[in-house]
Amino acid sequence: MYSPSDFPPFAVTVDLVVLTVRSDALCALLVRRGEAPYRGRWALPGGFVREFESVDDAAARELVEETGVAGLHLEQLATYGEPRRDPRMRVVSVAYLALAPDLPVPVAGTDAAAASWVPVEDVGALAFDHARILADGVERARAKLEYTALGTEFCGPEFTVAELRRVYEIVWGVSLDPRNFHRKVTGVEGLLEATGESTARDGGRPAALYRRGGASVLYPPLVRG
Amino acid sequence: MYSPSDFPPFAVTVDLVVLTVRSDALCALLVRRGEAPYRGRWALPGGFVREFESVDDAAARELVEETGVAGLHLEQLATYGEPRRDPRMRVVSVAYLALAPDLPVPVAGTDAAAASWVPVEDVGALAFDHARILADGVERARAKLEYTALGTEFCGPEFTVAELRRVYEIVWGVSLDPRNFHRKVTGVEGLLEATGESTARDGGRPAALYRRGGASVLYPPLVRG
DNA sequence: TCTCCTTATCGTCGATCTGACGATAAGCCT
DNA sequence: AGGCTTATCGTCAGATCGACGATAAGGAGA
Repeated sequence: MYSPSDFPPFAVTVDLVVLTVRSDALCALLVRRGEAPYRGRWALPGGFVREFESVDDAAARELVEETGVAGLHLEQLATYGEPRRDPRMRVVSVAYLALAPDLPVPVAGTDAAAASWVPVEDVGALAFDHARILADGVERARAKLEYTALGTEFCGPEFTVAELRRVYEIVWGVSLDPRNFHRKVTGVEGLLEATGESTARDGGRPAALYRRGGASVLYPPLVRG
Repeated sequence: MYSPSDFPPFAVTVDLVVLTVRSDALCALLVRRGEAPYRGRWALPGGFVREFESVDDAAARELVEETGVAGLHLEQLATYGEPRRDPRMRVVSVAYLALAPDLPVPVAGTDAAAASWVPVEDVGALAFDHARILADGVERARAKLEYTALGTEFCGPEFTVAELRRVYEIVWGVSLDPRNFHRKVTGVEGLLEATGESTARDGGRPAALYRRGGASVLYPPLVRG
C-alpha cells in the first residue's frame, strides 16, 4: 500500500502545558529559548520524540526533565500540524497537559536558557504556535475541573477543603461559597478520603486533611461560579 | 537548537472514526485493506498527511473522499505513536472523530478494496491499533453526547424530538422516557430551532420538526440512563 | 364515519439538589 | 478571657429530576 518513498518525512515533537497554582495565580511552566528561531522568546517546554520511544513516553520523559518530579498527572491535549508552524521544517507537535502542585523551583532544562512559572494572565507572545497551545491547555484544565477530580492534582498529597476550594477559585477566577463547596465536595462519593489528621496551617479553626480518593469523574459536577 | 539531522523521520497519517446511527445500531465506517500488512483485514479509513497540507486538512480531505459528503462534524480525537504500531516503519497517527447522519452507501475509497458501515458491537479484530482507536472514538462520542449538542449531528438537517431521542438511546444503549426527554431537550436554550413544519413519518401524531440551534454546550447536561 | 392504535406533547407530584446564608465550633493572638 | 479567623453543620426556598397520568392528533381498519 505504501513504501518509504510514498510519504513526506516529518519531525515529531512533544510540547508540554504544565500548570500549577501558586501565589494566587494559575501559572504555566515556560522556558526561554536559547537558539534561533525565536531566540530569547518564551516557549513551552518540549522536545523531539526519539526513534524507539512512544510519543507518550517522550512526554513523560520531558516532564520529568523539566520539573524534576515524576508521577504528575499527564494527558494528551491535542496535536498541532500546520505546515508552517516551524519555519525550518515540517514539524508535527503532540501537546500534553500536566498538572502539578506548587513545586519548589523549576529545573532549568538541559537545552533551555531558563525556566520559570509564569501566571497565564501575564503570558505575552510565545514562540511558534505555543500561545494557542497554552490557551487550549488552560481551557481544557478549566473544563475538566468541572466534572473530574482533576482539581486535587494541583494540591499536595494531603490538603484541606479550603485549599482545594482555592484551586477552583483561582483556576476559574470566581469566588465560591465555602459552605456550599464543602458540602458538595465532601458529598461526592470517592473524591476525598479523610486522613483523620487536621491542620491549622490556614489559620483559624483547624481543618481536616484529606487525600485524593479513587474517583476520577465527579457526579454531580461542580459548577463554575 | 536542532537541525534536520537531529531528529528521526516519522510518517504521519490520519485515521478516521466515522460514526453514524443506522438500523438501530451505532455503526462505524470501516474499509477492508487491499495490501499487506493486514491484507483483507478491516481498518479505519485514513491516509498519509501530504507535504504541504495541515493535519486537520488531511483529515477533512480523507473524510470527503471516504463518505462523499462535506460539512460533517470533525474533531481531533487523539494521537497514537507507539514505536511498533505499524510493522514497516515509524508512523504517528492522528485520529479524528466524525459524526454523520445516516448516509446512503459508503463510497469505496481509492485504495480500499471495500467500505462498509459495521455496528460497533460487531467489530472484530482490526488492523494495527485501530480497535483501540475506534473504542476511544466511541467512548468520546458517548461522553460528549451528555454535555454537548453533538447528538444532532447524527440526524439529518431536520428532525423530530423522537428521532433525536432514538440517537441517544442507541448510542448509549439505554431507553429514555419520551416525555422527560422532550421536556429537557426543548428546554435547553439554543439547542433546537423550530421549523414550524411537522411530519408523521414516525407514525402516530405528527411531530414538530426542528433544526440544530446554535448552542454547542448543553446546560444542564442530559444524563445517561 | 367511528373506533382503536400509535406517537406527541403537556402537566403533576414527590424526591433531590442548589444557592444564599445563619449558627456554632475550635483553633490562635493579645 | 475576649476577639479574630476559618471550619463545619443546618435551614430554607426555588430549581430540577424521574415517574407517570392525561390529552392531542394523526393513520388504519371496521
